[in-house]
Amino acid sequence: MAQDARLPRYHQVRDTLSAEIAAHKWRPEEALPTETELAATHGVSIGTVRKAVDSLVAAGVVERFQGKGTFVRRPDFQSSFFRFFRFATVGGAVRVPVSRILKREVTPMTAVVAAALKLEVGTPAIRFSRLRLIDDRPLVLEDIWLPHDRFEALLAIDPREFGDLLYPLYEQHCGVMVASAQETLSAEAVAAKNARPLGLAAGAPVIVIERVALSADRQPLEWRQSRGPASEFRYQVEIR
Amino acid sequence: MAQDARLPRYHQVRDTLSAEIAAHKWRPEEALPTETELAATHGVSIGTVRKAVDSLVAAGVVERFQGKGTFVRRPDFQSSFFRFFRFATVGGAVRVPVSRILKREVTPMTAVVAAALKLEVGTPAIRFSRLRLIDDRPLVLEDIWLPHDRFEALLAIDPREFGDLLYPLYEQHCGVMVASAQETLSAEAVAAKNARPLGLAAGAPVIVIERVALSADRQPLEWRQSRGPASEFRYQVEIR
DNA sequence: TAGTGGTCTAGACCACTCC
DNA sequence: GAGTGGTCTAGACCACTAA
Repeated sequence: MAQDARLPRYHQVRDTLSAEIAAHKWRPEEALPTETELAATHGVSIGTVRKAVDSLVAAGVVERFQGKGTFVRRPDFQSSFFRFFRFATVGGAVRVPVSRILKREVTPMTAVVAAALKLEVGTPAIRFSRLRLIDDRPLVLEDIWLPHDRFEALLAIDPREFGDLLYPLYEQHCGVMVASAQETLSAEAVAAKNARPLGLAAGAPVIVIERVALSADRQPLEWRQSRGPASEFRYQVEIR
Repeated sequence: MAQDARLPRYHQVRDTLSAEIAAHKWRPEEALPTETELAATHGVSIGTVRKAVDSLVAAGVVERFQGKGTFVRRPDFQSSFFRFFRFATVGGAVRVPVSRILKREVTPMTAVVAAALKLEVGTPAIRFSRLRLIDDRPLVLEDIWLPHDRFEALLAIDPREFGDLLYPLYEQHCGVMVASAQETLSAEAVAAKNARPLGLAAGAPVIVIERVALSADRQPLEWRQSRGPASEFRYQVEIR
């Protein structure tokens, strides 16, 4: 954890905490030590700890509650999924789409993937092709790339036992926690090979979502590209 | 300037400064008093003044420069453009596109628009059709709806004199300031009537952005729907 | 060199939560 | 009542700007 002593101390404290959270020193929804304790362990004053924690709060990594403590936030990717696609959810019931792994392979990273994950082109990767369905209706086709070294444990598991969500799997088997994600949205006329699993005619408009999932200390963990029929898609944002 | 003594003192200081800036106590790009002076005049410590000024910086009202001072920001419509215009060209270049008003009319609001603006269906509206271009290449086709009463002043201006940005115009002529916006993103195969101004073949995939612009007190001000060729656009978001 | 904001200290008291 | 974060003090020294 090479710390640059030229950085302000609140910055160093923030980076240290950030790395510790990424390394699961505290589980999500677990309280951090009190500010007084953090001040003591880091050898700074309370004011400096507060400034460090302020920036973690701003980054959405932790939450503070007066009288209770400071807690590691559990990012809710389930809800992010639902933000992206509108389904015929009966009675507002929240349902996780069923996931089906179509393919798993170990393959060298392409230039695009390697750049996004900040690794060398050709670094070994685990690659999944995954289809997500609601009521047996195909909704999203996903192309998922993971650095082989960090996610090797996934190769020991039968993909049919993966379940419907990947991030809990990363956490349990690879000790890797996704804290945030950057997404880039675009659209295209769907190519024939992607049209088939989605049950679309070639050339139909699809939304393309490229996601880089990040750890709490902003290391890129996963690259994925998702495609879904434009007619099913809604995405809401507030700009301030 | 009714101050609520129950509010934190840094909050009161911020509100006071904010009101003084709004009342032009200091002109844009003029320096505020030093933090030491502000602490003395407000009867608080420097740390409290800093916290107040921090929030003004976060709100974009003032800028701080180490060794120089704290300065009132000149509202920069260029930057507001980039705040609200989330599209980037594929190359990543960011330039304000040229705007061309294709049509202006006064017409009753449709149900969709009225609902978004929280007004009655049929309320008189000013409606613009606008094309935005970069390098004479059509980039976005916009359908813009405004409540007639609040924006009547715009009818007195020749649309050819509108310039490339609308929000500064709202501010100058209608005293209305856009503070935030909610956007809903989707995609579709473009209809023939929208394809022509964009120079696209009918059925080509386009991104559709529906925006409701809000005032600082969250009153809906403007409804607009923008369409642009999917191939030209990237929309970036961070999920936390 | 004088003056500014940037960082930091080592506490204090208050508001709130939980027992 | 004990323990937490929220606010606030009254300074200090550092890094930077401008004359």
